[in-house]
Amino acid sequence: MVVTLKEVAERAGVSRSAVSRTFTDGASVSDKMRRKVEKAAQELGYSPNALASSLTTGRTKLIGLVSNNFHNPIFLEVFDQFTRGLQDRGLRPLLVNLTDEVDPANSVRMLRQYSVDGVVVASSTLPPGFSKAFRDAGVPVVHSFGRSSSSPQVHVVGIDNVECGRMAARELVARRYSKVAFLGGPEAATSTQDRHSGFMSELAKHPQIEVACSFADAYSFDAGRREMLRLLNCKPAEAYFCGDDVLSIGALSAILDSGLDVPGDIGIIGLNDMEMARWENINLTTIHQPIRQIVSSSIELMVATLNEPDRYPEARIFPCSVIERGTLRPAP
Amino acid sequence: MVVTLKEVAERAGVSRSAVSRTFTDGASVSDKMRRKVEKAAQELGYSPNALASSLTTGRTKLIGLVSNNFHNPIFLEVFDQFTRGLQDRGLRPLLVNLTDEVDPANSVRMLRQYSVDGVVVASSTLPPGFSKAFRDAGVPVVHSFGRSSSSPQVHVVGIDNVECGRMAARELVARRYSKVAFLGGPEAATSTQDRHSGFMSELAKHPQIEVACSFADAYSFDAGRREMLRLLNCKPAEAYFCGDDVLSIGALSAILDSGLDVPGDIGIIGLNDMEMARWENINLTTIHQPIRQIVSSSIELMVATLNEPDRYPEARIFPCSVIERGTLRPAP
DNA sequence: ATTCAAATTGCAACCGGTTGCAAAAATTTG
DNA sequence: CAAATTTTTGCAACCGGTTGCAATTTGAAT
Repeated sequence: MVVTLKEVAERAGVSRSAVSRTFTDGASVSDKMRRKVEKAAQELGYSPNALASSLTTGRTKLIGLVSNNFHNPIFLEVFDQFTRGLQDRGLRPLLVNLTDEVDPANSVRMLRQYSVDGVVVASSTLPPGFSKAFRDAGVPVVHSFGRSSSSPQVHVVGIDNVECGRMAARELVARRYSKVAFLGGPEAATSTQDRHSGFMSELAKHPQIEVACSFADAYSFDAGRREMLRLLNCKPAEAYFCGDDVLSIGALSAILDSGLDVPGDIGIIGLNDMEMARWENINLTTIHQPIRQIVSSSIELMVATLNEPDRYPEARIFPCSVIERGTLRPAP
Repeated sequence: MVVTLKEVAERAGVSRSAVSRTFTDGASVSDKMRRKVEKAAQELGYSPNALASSLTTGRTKLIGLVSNNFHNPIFLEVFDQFTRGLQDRGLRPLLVNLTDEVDPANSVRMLRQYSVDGVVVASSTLPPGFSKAFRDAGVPVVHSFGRSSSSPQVHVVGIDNVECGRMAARELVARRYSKVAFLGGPEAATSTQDRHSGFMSELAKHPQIEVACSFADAYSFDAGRREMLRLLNCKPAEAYFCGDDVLSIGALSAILDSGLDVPGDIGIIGLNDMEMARWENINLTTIHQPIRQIVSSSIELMVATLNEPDRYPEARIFPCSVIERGTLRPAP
């Protein structure tokens, strides 16, 4: 059924090496030979087996695309960008779903079995141990949306979550809220921790402002709604910095259902600027995370690392900015 | 860096075949041998190269997961289900993004290069030519969310879109709407066509009801909103059947922005029952499409077809049902 | 026309595994 | 205990390609 190099060689009346060479660029083949081979290949419908060639070249062009985040719509955009960007460079994403996976060793084994050329970890919640494990296995790694660091252990591309926390805090301060709170995602996620610490550190400069915080158990609508409903039962703050847009939207839904007004009674600022945030029936004020830039930079960094495996680890941090919409009251 | 079978054989003092056999189940190995080999493998951190073995076995355990739908949040759930389901069966999804791709031949070539064992097409908008092209290339194919048919050319798993159209129509009829319309997705998609024809055929039984229809150019929020804004400028219908939830939400946003009330002034019924549809600030009445069942059935069918490549093509159709929420007025 | 360097080609070994076959070892049977 | 079976093991060829090396061809220079 499937045509092999040998058959093409026979039909063209040349050696197998000749056929191989016409299909690997940079190899030495005369024009005459190339034409002969291409004709035969055409007639037979031949296309080289990438996996077989990987045996000798050591390159599969397979990239593990690892994530544990299949419930935040923003990741659909992330996957879209990654798959297209990788395809455009002749690389193939092998999708790995790490939801519920706790042992990096399993993932390492799996990715080794398929001898991926590199691994992109696309997650802000996967413990750093996973990236490290891939690196230790000798596989080039880029952690997208990972924790920014001044001494990164692996390549990291993303945002400065601490700074985002500060930015959100400054925004609330500027609008003269006197009682604010952080509604974070899973407490174990580095992104949550960093956003939290930035938020707190900025507010520490304003001791007259009352601060509270709590955590939803996932970056999801339901978790955000549930947590906000709980908060509304006690004494809610005047404004919340939610650790993620999807949390914000859940919180928003809880507030509106309680008959309160946004931003009249309670203000909300999110983070990510997902597509939905600008939908007119949501209209969320949020901090924009430059997804496309992060993804395309991650891909560039991966490609560079494939060509230079011992490349020194670096962190690439992209700036975020506040997108003002309708869920915070205006500054005076 | 990477440990091979030969090294394990040497360390264990046995032949390469012995090592190979301990790692392929069903092969003949004594307990003593197995222990010796496993010890050596353990010490060296060996795990077999799936790609190399695929050369002789003809099986890569790679499944092409092909889609062109990276803008409808429902597909994030679809990808989640597929990746987990495939992983659980020891299969690996190779993600292929066919956005903007028009020539099936390219995709076929690509999937052949990586010798995937099978292809799952997950899309309701990809032209049937793609599935056919994969089949003609001799690759087992399952088209999930494809067009249901009484004489399927390839395996199809999904819903009966014509029946869904009828169901939506019956729902509107029961609620005594006298002027209704279909707001479909891309006109070229078979899913749009079928939903449309079902809708029209049912309404043909009620000649006193006025019917209109129009099409958005994508299954997306923006397209739905844009089209509904246009419709509001003319003389809108009393109730709309939108070809998809995300379209419905876009339409909803346009209606609310125009100061009209839902369901007071205009009713909406969607299709899919995506997670967001039940969010309290959306609360969309819609037709539930059983995603999980479709995905898991697709995977089962794929696995079965891998074991029996000449399996006769079949269509697996799952029933849908109306989920009543808040965007249609109650029946009298 | 010769000489010499450069470009092209084929041979054969190799990548990391699997597997049919026959030899060797273990087990059962008489 | 020997013979007959069954199980286990290793050899060697093969899967579909790539690549170093030497032989051959081509082309330029003399």
